[in-house]
Order: sequence, then structure tokens, then C-alpha cells
Amino acid sequence: MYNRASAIFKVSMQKYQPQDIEQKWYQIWEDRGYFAPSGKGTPYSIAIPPPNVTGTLHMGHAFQHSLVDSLIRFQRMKGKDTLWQMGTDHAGISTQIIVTEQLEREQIKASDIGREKFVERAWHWKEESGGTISRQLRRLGASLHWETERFTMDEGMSNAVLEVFTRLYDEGLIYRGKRLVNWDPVLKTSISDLEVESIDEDGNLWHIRYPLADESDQSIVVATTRPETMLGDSAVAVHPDDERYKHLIGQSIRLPLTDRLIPIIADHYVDKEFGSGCVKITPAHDFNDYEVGNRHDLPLINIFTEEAIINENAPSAYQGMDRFEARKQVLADLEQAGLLVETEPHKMAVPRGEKSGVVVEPYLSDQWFVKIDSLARPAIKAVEDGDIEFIPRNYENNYFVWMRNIQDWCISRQQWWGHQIPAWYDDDGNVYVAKDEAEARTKYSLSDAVKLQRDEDVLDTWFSSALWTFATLGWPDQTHALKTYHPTDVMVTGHDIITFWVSRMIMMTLKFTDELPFKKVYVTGLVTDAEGQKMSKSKGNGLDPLDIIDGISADDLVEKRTNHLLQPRMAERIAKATRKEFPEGIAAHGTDALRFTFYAIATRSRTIRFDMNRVEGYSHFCNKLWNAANFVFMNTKDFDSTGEMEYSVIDRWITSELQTSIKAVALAMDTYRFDLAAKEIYEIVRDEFCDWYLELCKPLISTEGASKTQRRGTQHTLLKTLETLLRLAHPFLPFMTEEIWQQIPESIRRGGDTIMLRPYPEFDEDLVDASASDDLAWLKEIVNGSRNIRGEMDISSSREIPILFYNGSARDQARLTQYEQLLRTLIRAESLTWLDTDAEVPLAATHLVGDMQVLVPMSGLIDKDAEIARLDKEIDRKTKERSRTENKINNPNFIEKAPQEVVQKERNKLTELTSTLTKLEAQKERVASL
RNA sequence: GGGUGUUUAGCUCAGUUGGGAGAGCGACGGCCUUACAAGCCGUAGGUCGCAGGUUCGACCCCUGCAACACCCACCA
Repeated sequence: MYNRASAIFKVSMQKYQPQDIEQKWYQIWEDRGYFAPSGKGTPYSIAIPPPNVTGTLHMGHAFQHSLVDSLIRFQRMKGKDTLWQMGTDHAGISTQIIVTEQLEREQIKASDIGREKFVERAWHWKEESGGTISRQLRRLGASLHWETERFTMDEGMSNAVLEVFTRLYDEGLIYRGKRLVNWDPVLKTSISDLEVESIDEDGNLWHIRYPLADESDQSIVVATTRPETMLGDSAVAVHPDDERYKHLIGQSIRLPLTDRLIPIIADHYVDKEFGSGCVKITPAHDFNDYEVGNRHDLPLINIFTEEAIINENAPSAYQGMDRFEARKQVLADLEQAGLLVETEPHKMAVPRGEKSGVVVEPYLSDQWFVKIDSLARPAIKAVEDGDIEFIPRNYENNYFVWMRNIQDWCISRQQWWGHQIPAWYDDDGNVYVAKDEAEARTKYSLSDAVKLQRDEDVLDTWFSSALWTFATLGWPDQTHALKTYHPTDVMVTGHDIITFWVSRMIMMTLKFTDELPFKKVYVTGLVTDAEGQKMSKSKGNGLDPLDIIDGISADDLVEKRTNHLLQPRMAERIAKATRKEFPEGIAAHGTDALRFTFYAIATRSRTIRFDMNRVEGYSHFCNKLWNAANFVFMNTKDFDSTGEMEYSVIDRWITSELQTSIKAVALAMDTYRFDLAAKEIYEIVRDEFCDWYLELCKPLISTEGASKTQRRGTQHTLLKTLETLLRLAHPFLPFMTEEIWQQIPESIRRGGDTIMLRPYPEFDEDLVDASASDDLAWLKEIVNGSRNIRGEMDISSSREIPILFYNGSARDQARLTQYEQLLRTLIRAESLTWLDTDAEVPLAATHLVGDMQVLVPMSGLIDKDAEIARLDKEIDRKTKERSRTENKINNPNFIEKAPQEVVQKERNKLTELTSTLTKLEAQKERVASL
């Protein structure tokens, strides 16, 4: 086809191929040390939310880090001493799970190789896979300071953890105790409340008859969703005011299936209205019952092993059974004994471990806790006082609700991978806390004869993360970095970890540094798929950011999504859905396009649907900017920077427009409105620079049309505007802006080896040119009007048309003369003719610019009915607008109460509309009378 | 049960002190015009969830309702 043929003639111009430039530039930037803090200027720092060291980059990460990188690049260009601190997290439980699975594939049980070997394996795995996340961050263009990269289990962090733990312990803010905690019977560790997900599931409410012990044949009925726990019942509770049971309080129950006698007690916890009004109390296996048990001094009967298998405290018939097996057996036995009164279907929230997915148990065990109240108070105050600000503000509510009801933090985990708790026990069970065993002996004056055994548990991963902002900078040493870059400026994170992490950082940082960890918390929305579903591996709807950058075939994508599925039966559905959504796979869009998409969709919304069409659109935008640059370079090859220059109105106009955009982008960045920043850049580049300026400047740079000085002025403006746009866009489109910028002549660039370190554009009032803007508005109006006629009348854009101007002012006439050449080019006009007031006006399609009529003669070009229809449409629009305006003006209250300028504006509008309508009506009649 | 948020064009979403409803994508029509067909030009399409209220004037402020989403706490 012609298109392909013509493409061959254009081979001299390089196409936009992101893969050719992106990795190259990252390498250069990193090698030259551009990511390091400059050591000059006001410090600006952000600590990366440490990704799991063995993890991979998902869309949420890519989104967050893209936002941060734009902030960092923006501030760096503004001359700040910028540090984006890199680091990774050891991700205790997740990593332990992965390593355990790896061992299982080798038919090795973790318990067989022991703690030391296991931890060795984990370190090995960390070394092996830790590079993945770094590579991915580099592909994203993240300008992280790699040289000081940290890891939550490196020596310095570990030392900080020990320091914090021992100090909190010595102050009495860490204690150890036997408590009921959430227990994961598969991982065999405690987990925090936050790591438990309650999901509604179908279950049953079983009503069980409990006979009284006094041979009276009386009984009461209790209802439970967990019949197997009755084996650990310590009491039955009724409400103290419940007339039905008042007389039974203090009597005993003979607990079925066991030989135990348990009391009937009264407690306000019981809801008289629910079920029978009687509740079985199992203090060792239910959080509420635990409280009741405490109040009534009931025995705690733990009937589970740490794997939730019935233990020796239960009747022998059930010992060794798994909890679900035991449930069946208990129910069968009750049924047989005639004690199962009713089985009622019941929806209930089942608590499951976030990581393992199994039902967690409230389980009695020895754990370490942080006494949280005294830490929470100043942390709440910091946000109340506005020292830390959440963006958007309403997330502060989440924070307050959580912080004001905060419970002591269970920090011990029965795992191997993590910071082992620095506590030692002697043979009598006395506990000694110090940074290491030697220090413990000194601190507690223990002789070498005393045998010490270290606590087996490790700390919750979030314990070390809580120290992240200051420990990564060298704390407890008062390093230069700590003094310079702490507090950090902003924390960018998802709302899901405000409680897990943000709140704990605030508490710990205030406690140990007397400083805030950060001044602002920018809470991002959650990236979902196009249907608004959370992206997850199990749903098979996840997207790998690198697949959007590099592209992926449909087959590979299906393979990737259905590969390690937990539920293989989902595979077919996922495959089908994937092929439907991405029949051609995903094209390679490059990092810049992906990043720009992230900025554009970073609204204040809580969930953000990720739509591939947006990426498509923004990759076209990248291509557009690329080609515009090409155009600029093609037309400025002979630019002489030393020659005399004359700037035309359009040069002054685009320069002025650029100022407006610079101002808008700065405001958007200061208020964390990445979407508005992206929108502004998109519009200035595409709508103003490409669609108008490049078109308008064509006649001025053609060697025939313009004077040398004029041509030079336009060439200069082309280069200068492009160069400024590149700097403006650099934080968002780092790669292509650098690639293009390198081709800008030195005379324009004014030094520097990289766009990264050039100053960010600043608003310059002096370059704002209102009169140029007015002229361009006028010009655009004429061009748009004639384009409208052309479009509506189906006049081919290749056909040159004569244009007449009638009833214009002297100013119109002057402008016409001035811009004749531009107009001719833009409209593709065969001729432009100014008609005097007394001239005979031929029948024509009309467009009004103020009072001036822009006319396209109809003869041979325009259909009468089509023109009438077009005029009708316009008349209709204007009539509606006029009646709206009239209603306002005719309302005395409006005239009286609205501000003068608003009233005046409406009056002017009415006058204008009336005049326009009169002209349009007259025109319509003329055409109709033909 | 408590809390937070969302509801604007076919779809995804902007709309910043209350004063003429916008963008992108999609649709439709025209165009290979020498930076870009990954393009250009034009057009259509909205009771701004519903009902009240405040106001001269409400997408915007207030009240109530509905639907959806998320979070927290959960009655065994």
C-alpha cells in the first residue's frame, strides 16, 4: 500500500522504540552515580517501603514506586539534596513458607535439618532471588540510591533491633506472658490480629443439651459453632437477670462426653436474646470466653496441640484426632446420646491466616508483647496536631480508630527466619534480656557456671520494619545521614498497611529518635483489574508490570497465570478469561508509557481500575512526543544560535502557554495530584505544542515564507520549548526525555550531561503574554469554525476552499493581514478575502467570530439543506443558552444579590447571544430563500 | 452492628473557595495534508444515584434514602 511505501522513504527517521533506550539510560545514570544525594541544597528524602527480598514486583509496587520516583526526580531537579533510600524486607513468614516448600520438594522436612541449616538455606535463597526485585525496580526507572541499600536483617538493622528490644524491655515496655493469641496450626506460630482475615462462610449452629449434675433430669441447651471445643468447657454461662435460668446459677452441669462437672455461672457477656440464652464457656479456645474465664477464675483447659490435634487433656477417645475430625466424632457421639437438639445452618465469619489460608485458633501460649499505650499516645498526638498529615486526609480516621483502640502487640513468632529474640533462660526459667549472651551475663552478673538457653522465637517482621526510616540511616549511631535525611519527607504507601506499618513506625520513631519518621503519608489507591477485582495470583487476574513494559504473548500470559495455582480447577476459567481480555497478548509499551499511565490514574480514588486501553493511549502519547521532537530536529538542523532573532506572536504564545503549564504542574506536584500533573503535561504537549504550535510554525520555518530573523526566532522557540517540555516531563517520562534531550543543541541545553540534574522549569511571570494569547484565541476560533464547516459539509480536507470575511472590525482586519499566511495553511484556504461592509455577500456557510462572519461560499461546495441543518443546530444551541441567561437576568433576586461582576457577565453574554442569534437567523433565511 | 468511601457520556474517570457539564477510550463521518495512520479533522452522546432543604443560583453545602465497595468489631 501507499502507506507502507511511503514509510520506506522515511527510514532516515528513527521510530520510537522504548526498548532501545530505556535500559541503556538507566545503566548510564547508575554508573555515573546520578542517584546519589548531591550533598548540596535542602535535604529531601523518602524511604522505600521495603519490598520482600524474595518477592517480585507487582502492579501495586510499580504504581507506588513510580509515584515516588516522580517526586524524587522532581525534587532532585529542583536542586534538593535528594535521597531515596533503598532496602528490602526479610518477610519472615512468607520467606519461611517458601524455603519450607523448597525443602519439601527435595523431600526434606525442615525439622530434620534443624534451625541452623534452615536459616542458612533461607540466606541462600535471599542471595539467589534478592536480585529480582532490584532488576525490576531498575527497569521501572526508579532512581534509588543503591549504594546504601539495606536489608532488615543486615548487621546494622539487626543491631538496631537489639537496641530497641533491650531498651523497651529494660523500661518495662516489653513483657512475656502466657496469653490467648491467634495461632496458625499449620505454620505453628502466633500471628497478629492484623494477619487474620475473617471471611463469611456457611457453617452450622449446633444446639446441644447439657444435663444438670443433680440427677433431676433437668438440662439446659447451649448453641455453638464449634462443638469439638466442648471438650474444653469450663462452665456454662447465663445472663444474671435471665429469669429462666436464675435458679440454676451456681449449680453444676455434667459435661457430656467427659466426666467433668462444670458450674453454671452468671455473666453480663451473655445475650439473653441469642439462641437459648446459655453459652458454653471454653476459656482456652475463645477470646470472649477467655475474658469470662478470667472474671470467674475458671480453669483453662487446652485441648489442642500446636497443630490443633486433640491432646491428652481431652477424653482418650478423641485424642490424636484433627480438630475437624474431632468435630464430626463429637457430633456423632452427641447424636447417639440424644443430646444433639438441633442443627441449624448459620453464616459466620471464619478467621483464616492471611499467609496459610487455614482456620486459625485462639491458642494459649507463651508470647512476648509490647506494652503499647505509652507509645501510642504521642503517635496519636502527632497526627492530631498535624505534624504528620495523611493525604487524602480521611485516612487519618482509620489511623485514629486503630490507634485509640490499640491492643498490646504480640511480637513473638514461633519461626526460624527473622530476628531471634535476645532473651536467655537459666534452668529455673529466669529470663535475661541483653543484646547477646555475654552482655546478659555481665548485665545480670551471671557466672559462667549458669547455663543459659536462648529464646527460640523470632520477632514479628513488622518489628524491624517499624524502625525503617531511622535504622536504615545508621541509628543508633548519630550518623551524618541520620542527621541530614531524617525525618524523611513523605511515606508513599497503600492503605492496607497503615495499621501494620505506618502506625508502628510513628510510635517507634517518636520513641527512639524524638523525631517523626515522615511529615506526610501519601496513601495510594489500590490497583485492581479492569473489573475492579483485586489482582491476585489465586484469581489469575494479575498483571506483571514488566509484561506491560516488554510485552507478552497470549500463550505465555495464560501459562503464567495458570501456573502455580492453588486451585487447579480454576485454570480453565482463568485461561478463557485471559484470552478474552488479551486475545493478542500484551504489546510492549515501554516503561515511560506504563509510568505515565500510573500518574494519570493516580486520582484520589480508593481503588484504581487498571485499564490496558489507558496504557495504549499513553504509549501513543509517547510516540507523539517522540515524533514532535523529530520534527523539531529536522527543522532546526541549520539553527544558528548566534544570529539575530525575531519572535513571532505564535512564539510568544507557546512560551506563554508553557508558563501556565509549568505553574500547574508545580501545584499538582505540591499537592500530590499526579493525575493533574500528567493531564497538564499531556495537554500542553499534545493539544498546544503539537496540534497548534507545530502546525502554526510550519510557514515560519519554511525558507520561502519568513525572514531570516523570524525563522531563527521560531527555530529557537521550537528548541527552547521542546527542551523545557522535556524537563517538565522528565520526572514522569524519564527515559525518552533523556534520549531526546541529549539531541538538543548545547546552545539551548546550557550545559549538563543529563536532563536528570538540570533545573526543573520554573514559572516566569515575565514570559506570560496575554496579547499573544488573545491573538491565538482569535486565530483558533477562525480555524475551528472553518474546520467545522468543512467537517459538517463533507468537504475533503485536501480541497482548498475560498474564505470570505465580512462585518469584521478594524482589529479583525489587521489581524487578518498579520496572520493571512498562517490561516491559509491551517485552513487550506484557496484564498482569503476581506469584504467591505457594502460589498455583496455571496451565499455561504457561516461561522461567527464575535461580530465577524467567516464565510465559505456555497456554490459548488455546499448543499443547501445541509447548511440549513447545520445552522439550525447552532441556533438551537444558542437559543437554549440565551433562555437560560434571560431567566437569570429577569430574576430580580439575581440582579440584587449576585455579585456585580457575575451579573455583568450574564448581561454581556445575553447581548452577545442575541446578536449572534440575529445573525444566524438572518443567514438561515438567506440560505432558505434560495 | 460501627465506620469510611463511591454513584457524572456506552466504558474508565476529572470537575480545587457554589456562577456557562469536561477528558481519554469507544462509536459515527471525513482525510495518506511532506513529525507522527501509534496520525489528523469533525460529529453525536449526560434529569451529574433518588427525594427534600439552604441559596438569587447546587455536580459542589446540609438532611434523609438507595445501591455498590472497602475497613473495623463480631452473638456463642
